[in-house]
Amino acid sequence: MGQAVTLRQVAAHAGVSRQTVSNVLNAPQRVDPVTLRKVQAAIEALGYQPNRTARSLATRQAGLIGYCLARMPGRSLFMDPFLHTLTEAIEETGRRMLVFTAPEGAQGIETYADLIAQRAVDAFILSDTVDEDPRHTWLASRGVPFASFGRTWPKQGEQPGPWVDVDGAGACAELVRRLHSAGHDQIAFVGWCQRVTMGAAKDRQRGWQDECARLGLSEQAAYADSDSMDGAARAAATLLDGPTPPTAIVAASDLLAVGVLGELRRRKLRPGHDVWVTGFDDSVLATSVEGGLTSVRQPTEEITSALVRLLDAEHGESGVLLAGQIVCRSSAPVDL
Amino acid sequence: MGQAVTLRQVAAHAGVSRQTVSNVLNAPQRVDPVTLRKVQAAIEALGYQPNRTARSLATRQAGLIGYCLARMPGRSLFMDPFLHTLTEAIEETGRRMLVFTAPEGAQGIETYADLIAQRAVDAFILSDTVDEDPRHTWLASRGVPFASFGRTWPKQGEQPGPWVDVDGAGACAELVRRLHSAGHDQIAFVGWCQRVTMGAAKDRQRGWQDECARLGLSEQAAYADSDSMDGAARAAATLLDGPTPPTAIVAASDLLAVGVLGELRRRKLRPGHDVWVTGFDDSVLATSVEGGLTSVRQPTEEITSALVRLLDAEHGESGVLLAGQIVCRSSAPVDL
DNA sequence: CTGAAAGCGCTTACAG
DNA sequence: CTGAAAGCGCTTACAG
Repeated sequence: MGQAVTLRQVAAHAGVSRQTVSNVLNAPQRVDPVTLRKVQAAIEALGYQPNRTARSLATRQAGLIGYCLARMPGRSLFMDPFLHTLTEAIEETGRRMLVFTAPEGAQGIETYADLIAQRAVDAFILSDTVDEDPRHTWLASRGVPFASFGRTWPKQGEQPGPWVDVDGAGACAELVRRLHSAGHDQIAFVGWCQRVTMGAAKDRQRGWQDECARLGLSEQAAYADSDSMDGAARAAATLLDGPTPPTAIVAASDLLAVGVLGELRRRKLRPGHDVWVTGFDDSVLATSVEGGLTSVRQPTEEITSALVRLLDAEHGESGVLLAGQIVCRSSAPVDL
Repeated sequence: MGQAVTLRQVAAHAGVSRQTVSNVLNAPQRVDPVTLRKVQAAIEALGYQPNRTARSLATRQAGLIGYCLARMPGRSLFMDPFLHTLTEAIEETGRRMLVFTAPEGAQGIETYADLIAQRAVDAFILSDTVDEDPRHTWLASRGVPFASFGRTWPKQGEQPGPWVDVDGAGACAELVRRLHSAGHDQIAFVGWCQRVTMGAAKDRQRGWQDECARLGLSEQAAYADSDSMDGAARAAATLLDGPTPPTAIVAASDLLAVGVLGELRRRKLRPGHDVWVTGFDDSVLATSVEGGLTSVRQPTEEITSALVRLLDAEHGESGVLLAGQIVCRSSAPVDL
């Protein structure tokens, strides 16, 4: 891999001390312009890049942000692009992303603790947040910097630390309002199986439910027995076979919505005509199905930039709630 | 975040020198059992964990493997779980994963170069390999350790470095054989749009094509104009509207296959009866569609463990070709 | 088996 | 503005 150029060699090449080279790198404003150019020329000539490890040891900053990869195949379509965007946002601040795996739940805390104890990361970005997530309270109690995508919905008290979230409840309520305006009064919900403790799951359902209640509509919900299209199709079948079949179905994710669409097709019901269907995430699936799936876009760029901002904020902002954007397609033409 | 315990404190606590503590950590066999226990007790009592940065500086090993995140939304369903499994495999060797983003193509090389120059990573895992991938040749020429998921298909010469791949050609050929045995003689292919330079794309198509040629079958292929279900549906429509409509369609991915299924349904053609359809990846989509999609499972665990093995191999093994496993479901009951 | 010494490649006050 | 000194927290030959 070749021998790396060190700061010492740059100093020798430029005929200055090592500290001056360091200053050129870290505090160029306080070095004489002539010296500056001379050193920069040496850096250029030798192709010098500072050794990050040595810098980290001296500054006591790993320059790395930890992010735990969850195992949720059904969320891949959203999480994979999210991770890409998040990584870019972190890189823009001159740091890098360390990804790791951990056991689910409270056991996983140990992995976070180790990473901090070893000084392998400076802070964490949390996602796949669950209700009363133990990670948040633990990290907050130790003073470990972090920012969470997703709220923890504590039974009492406030969110334990900085968070960014998309207003799933608000978006689903808006969908209900628009569907109602379009003449629907049987607006059902298809959600994840009850094992899913993801905070966003309940949030989305609550938005649908509260708005139905406010409008005096019936509240029928069914749950996919697995996080799959097929599970959603069965849930939709249950609803459609009921005494008051829905004319619109709000699904908690695109994958579930596509499952619902499949069930409609099987019954020769036309999406966007006989039954309107909406999804969530605006993933590749939403543009993939025939005519397109009306969905809620999560503003990934805004989410990730807010996360990075909160990571560095000194007790300023503590929570950022972003609106989901309803993207209309033919499965539910609610833009009319 | 609290002050970290250092090796120095452990030494003081145990009443030994710092080097002895270091030996307990890195070469326990050559320290007296009594001393060993004494030091271990001190480590335990203080909850000591070595500072990774300091260790890295001393050993000249970052302990980090670099992995570039590609932006390919259509591949999320496969890549997201793959990354999780890969990360676990890396962690089992005591190292961690650093993920990063880079421009596509030759421009991206600079990012790899920087990472190495800064000693931020020790090696790379490459994926999303394209034909004649410039990364491989560059890394190999610099002696940077890496292992590639996917071959680069050089026009001449050998693979530039250690690789692991799934035999896409072999799996597709096997699909054709089985479809032919089941009585099909119009076996078409639906592939990605031609912009996709992913090596695996051509590999899969070649397997289908060569086997069709060998069996004396016609070779009709159509391409999704975008990496989406909808694009695949249009490709399938072209084939089905042709003079000799296929009775079986081999698709290059699950997403494309699901698009094909949609087109069949639109035409009231029954998958697995009127037209047989196969996918690739055995992703969540394959089990998600009604009746299930016959697909080719990529052995993720074997792939990642081979990658990690090759990373550390001293010019031993240089290539690992793994078979894809055909998973039969009702869209193409080729197990009969 | 154990410890004093040097060093990994930087940065950070602090003199000059 | 520039440089000599100390230090970040480890590991690695090398004496003893």
